[in-house]
Amino acid sequence: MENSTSLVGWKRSHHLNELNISHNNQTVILMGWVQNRRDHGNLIFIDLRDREGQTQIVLDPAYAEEAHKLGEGIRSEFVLAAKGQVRPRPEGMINENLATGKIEVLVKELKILNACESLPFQIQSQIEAGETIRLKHRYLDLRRPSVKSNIMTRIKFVKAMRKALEDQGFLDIETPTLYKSTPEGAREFVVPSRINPGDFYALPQSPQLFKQVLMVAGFERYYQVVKCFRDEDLRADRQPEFTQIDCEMSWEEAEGIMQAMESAVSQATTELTGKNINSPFPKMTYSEAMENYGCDKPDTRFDLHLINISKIVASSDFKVFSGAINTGGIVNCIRIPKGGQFTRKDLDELTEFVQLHGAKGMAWAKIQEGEGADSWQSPFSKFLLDTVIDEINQLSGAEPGDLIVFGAGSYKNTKASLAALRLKLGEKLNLYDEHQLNYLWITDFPLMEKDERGKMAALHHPFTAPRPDDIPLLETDPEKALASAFDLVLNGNEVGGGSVRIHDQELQKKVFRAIGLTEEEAESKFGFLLEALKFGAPPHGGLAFGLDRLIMILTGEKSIREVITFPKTNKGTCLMTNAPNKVTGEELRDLHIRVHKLESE
RNA sequence: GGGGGAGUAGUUAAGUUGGUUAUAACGCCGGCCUGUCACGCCGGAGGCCGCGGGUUCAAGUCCCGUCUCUCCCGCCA
Repeated sequence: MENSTSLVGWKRSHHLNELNISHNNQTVILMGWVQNRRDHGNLIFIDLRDREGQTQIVLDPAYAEEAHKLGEGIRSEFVLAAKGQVRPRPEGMINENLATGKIEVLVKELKILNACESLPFQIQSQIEAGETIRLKHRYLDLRRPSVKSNIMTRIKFVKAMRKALEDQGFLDIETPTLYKSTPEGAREFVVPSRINPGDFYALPQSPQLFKQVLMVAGFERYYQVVKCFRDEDLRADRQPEFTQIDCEMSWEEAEGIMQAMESAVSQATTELTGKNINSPFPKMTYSEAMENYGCDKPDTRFDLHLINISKIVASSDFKVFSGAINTGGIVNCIRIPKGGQFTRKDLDELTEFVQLHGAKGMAWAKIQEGEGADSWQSPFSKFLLDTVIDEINQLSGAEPGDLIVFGAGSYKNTKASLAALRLKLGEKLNLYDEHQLNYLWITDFPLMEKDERGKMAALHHPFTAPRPDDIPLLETDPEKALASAFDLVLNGNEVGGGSVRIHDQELQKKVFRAIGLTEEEAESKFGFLLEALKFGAPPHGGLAFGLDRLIMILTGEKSIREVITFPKTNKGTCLMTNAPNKVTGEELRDLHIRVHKLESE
């Protein structure tokens, strides 16, 4: 038998998850990788794996001598084609863990289509190699069933989303990737223009303005599964290029947009997980979320609310509290049921943790039987009146055995640190079901906020419409104006952001003015939008889903790198291709670019 | 830009107070084995202890620097 590595006339008949007892006696041709080889001296068993599954093939020298001879040289991840006959496994030899475990294929003819060197790591779900080596050999990593299944989940979800959106009349329309630089918000990736010396394109942070223009163009409903780019530092849930399912629709107010989006994402989630999810999704206003959870993306799978006690302790003798309030800050606390058992070490750890998130410290009180100061075992109970302590106990619902922790300071730091603490406690105390999926809408965001330099900036983006009632505030008290904006939150992660857009040119100009853009700046950055709005722009709005994060949560992964085929490292490099890299002087000359010599060179 | 963790065989890890030839599992190589399925049994090879410097009679271990991976803060309209 000639053992060519090409297929010459061989055609695969089945995937490796397909065969069962009903195929008994059929002659089949299988192709795949060697997951495992068990050589019994005479009989050789090979687990052959393809993208769908695994099937055991048997090499028996008594049946096919040549195939068996070839089998002796076969190693892990060799690529094989096997022609043979399906037969039931002998009594007691059934593998219940395998879809094809009731049968095996007795090989008549075998082809080694390719060999494989000894592997840098084993192709098994349960063996976790380091990330460096995994990313360097991502093609091997992707062979591992666990990683492959994440990618398959992603494909399935996107397919379901496309169907749900197209059923609602959304059209898949492409927008440019070479876009215009509009420095505002996230740092952009820029691309030099060879034909226009000194000019640059930017890669889009989102196709926001193009999709709005598509509404002006009359497409009415648009969607796109689209790459977006932000040149910011990476995180477990942030990559410099990421994918959005980007949607925009005309003739709808906030409610209609949310309904359409919720319907799509709940359908897709249900189809993917087979679980009944909590649609209609609950809604919570931004201010409620901040008040009770300290952040705009609360994980509602567990309680542990933040409790505002600013008023109660404003005039107390405890300087940490009264001082915070006198300087315009707040005092919040969290009641931790059964938290009284925390040791000094636990409390120190929690204190250190809140300090990482901007808090100055963490006050605490263990609750015991009694009233007033007697009910608290706490380093600072002596500074508080009995009535104050009773009031805090009552407001928080604290019972003996509980712990109350306190944060005091600026609004921002206190909320942020207690929000982080809340999440940590939720995890530490096992307060929620990991597999639960809690979608939640956050609504009524502020339209704009002051940044650290006191400059007004759009919270969402500057094309977000204010709530109609709040338009007059733009000129008097813009910080108070609320936006027709809404975020979709899943288990404490922002997985979508949307809004009604401004379709009125004058209103758009007003908003640009309110965030401090001069007419000239507005014109040079967004002139084309203002222009388009003059020509019959319909009311419209939309939302973009963060696909990577959604899939991360739906697969239960801790990092979006696990659901992206070729992710970048924390330094934005690709370990497989070694991007980014230097370009030649000639290329730079063509692009009219000179690179400063770095000191290290 | 800042803080934490990690880097030892192909891989994952152990390595005590600084002290003989740096361990183990899996993988790899060779041999045996007709019913295994993470097969089994016997044998073997495999090390720039990330890199550079320092302290010391002696460094995987201590100190300084540096690189890479990772988590977080800042940043992410």
